[in-house]
Amino acid sequence: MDRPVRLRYAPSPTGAQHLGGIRTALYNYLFVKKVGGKLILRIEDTDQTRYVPGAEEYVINSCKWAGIEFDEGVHIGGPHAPYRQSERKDLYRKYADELIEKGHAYYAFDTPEELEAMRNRMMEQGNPSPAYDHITRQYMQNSVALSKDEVEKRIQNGDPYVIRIKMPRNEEIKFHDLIRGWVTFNSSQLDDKVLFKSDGMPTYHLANVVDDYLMEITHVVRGEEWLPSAPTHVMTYKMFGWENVMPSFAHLPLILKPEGNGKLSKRDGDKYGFPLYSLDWKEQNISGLKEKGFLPEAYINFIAFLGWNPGTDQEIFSREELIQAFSFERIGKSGARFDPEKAKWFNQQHIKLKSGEALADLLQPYLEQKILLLTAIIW
RNA sequence: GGCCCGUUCAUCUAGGGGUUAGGAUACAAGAUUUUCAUUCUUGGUACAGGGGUUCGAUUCCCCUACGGGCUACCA
Repeated sequence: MDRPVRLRYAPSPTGAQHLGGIRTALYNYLFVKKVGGKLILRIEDTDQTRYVPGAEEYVINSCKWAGIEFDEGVHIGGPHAPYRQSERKDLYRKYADELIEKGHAYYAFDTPEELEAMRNRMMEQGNPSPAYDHITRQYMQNSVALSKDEVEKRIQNGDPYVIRIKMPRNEEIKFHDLIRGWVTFNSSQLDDKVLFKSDGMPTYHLANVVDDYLMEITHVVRGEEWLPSAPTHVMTYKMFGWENVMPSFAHLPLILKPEGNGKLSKRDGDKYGFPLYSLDWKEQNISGLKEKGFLPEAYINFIAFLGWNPGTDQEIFSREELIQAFSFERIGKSGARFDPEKAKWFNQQHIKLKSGEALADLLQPYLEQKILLLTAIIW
C-alpha cells in the first residue's frame, strides 16, 4: 500500500497555543519534509462553544514564525478544501447515517439531566466510572432500547438526539503505534461515544476519522492524550470498511511542567516568568518566546529535543539537519519536562552561529525604536 | 476507582545481557577576560523496589510502587 505520504496538523482554535502544539506541528513537518510528503493544516472547530476569535490566526502565525510550512490548509486552500470543519458540516451527517444503516451506530435521546441521573445512580451503586456502554444502552432512551415506532415518533416530534457509536462487546482492538509498538484494548471497556451532536455538528471522533479518510491522511501524529480514544477511532475505520487505508498512528509523549506534576499548561508561562508561547497573545496578556528574544531556529531545535533525540552527541541542529535526522523510532515514550534553562542555552548557541550582519538585521528594529524614543525625548 | 501509557544523574537523554553506565544543561571549584546570554579545566550526583530467566541483569519476563493521560453532546 504505497500511498503518497500526507500528514495533517489539526488544532482546535480554542486559545493560545503552547509548546506542545507547535512540537506536534514540527514533528509532522519534519517527517513530511524528510520523506517528501504533504502537510495539511486543518482546523477542528466542531465545538462552537469553545471557539476563540483570533486563535486560528495565531496558530497560522506561530507555525509561520517557526518555519513550519503547509502544502494545503485553511489559509492556502487545496484539493480537499474546505479545511475548516465547521465549513464541512453538511458532509458528516451522511457518514453518521451510514453507520446507523450498517447497525454500527444508533440514535440516543437522553437529555443531559437523564445522563447525569444515570451516572449518579451508577455511582451510588458503587460504579466509580459510569459509562454509556454496551450494558447501559439497553435501558436508556435510544434506538437500541426503544421500539421502532417510538424512535420514529420522537424524531418526527423534533426531539433532540445524538448519534452514538455502537461499540461491540468483547472484541480485541489492536493497533500498531509508531512510537509505542502494539497497543491492545478490549472493546467492552470502551463506551458508546457520541459521534454526532444534537446541534448538528460531529464530534472530534467522527470528524477526525472522516476527514483523515477524505483527505487521504497516511500518518496521524498527535499527543498521548489521544491514546485512550484511538481504539474508538480504529473501530470506526473498521465500521466504515476503511481499514486498508487507515493511517498509522504516532502518539507523542507529553511535555511536563518545569516543576511539580502534570502536563504543561497556559499558567506555567507566567508562573515561571518564562512564556511558553511563540507569539504575542495580547488578549490574554501573554508574551511569547519570540518576544523574549528567541530565534526561530533555536526554538524548533529545542522543541524537537523535547522527546526526540538523534542518538548522537550532536545537539545543535539547523532546520535542514533536523529534517535529515528525524524519525519516529527515535521519539521516546516518557514525558519530557520543559526546562527553561536549557532552552536559553539552545538560543545562545544559535545566536553565536549568526553572522554579524544577520545579527545587525535582527537588532535593527529594536535600535530604531530606541532612537525614536531618544529623539522624542531630546526634542 | 477503571482503562491505557510510562520509569537511567536535579533536568533533557545515549546505551543495552558482561561498559570505569556516555553526552548536554544546571550546579560546585578553579583559570582566563576592559565588557558579554564569553571561554577553558576539574568535580559530584542515575539504571524505583522485589521476584524470576541466565554463568552473568541496568538491559528480557512478572509483580509492586510511583508518575502521567483518559474516564463530556471538549478537542
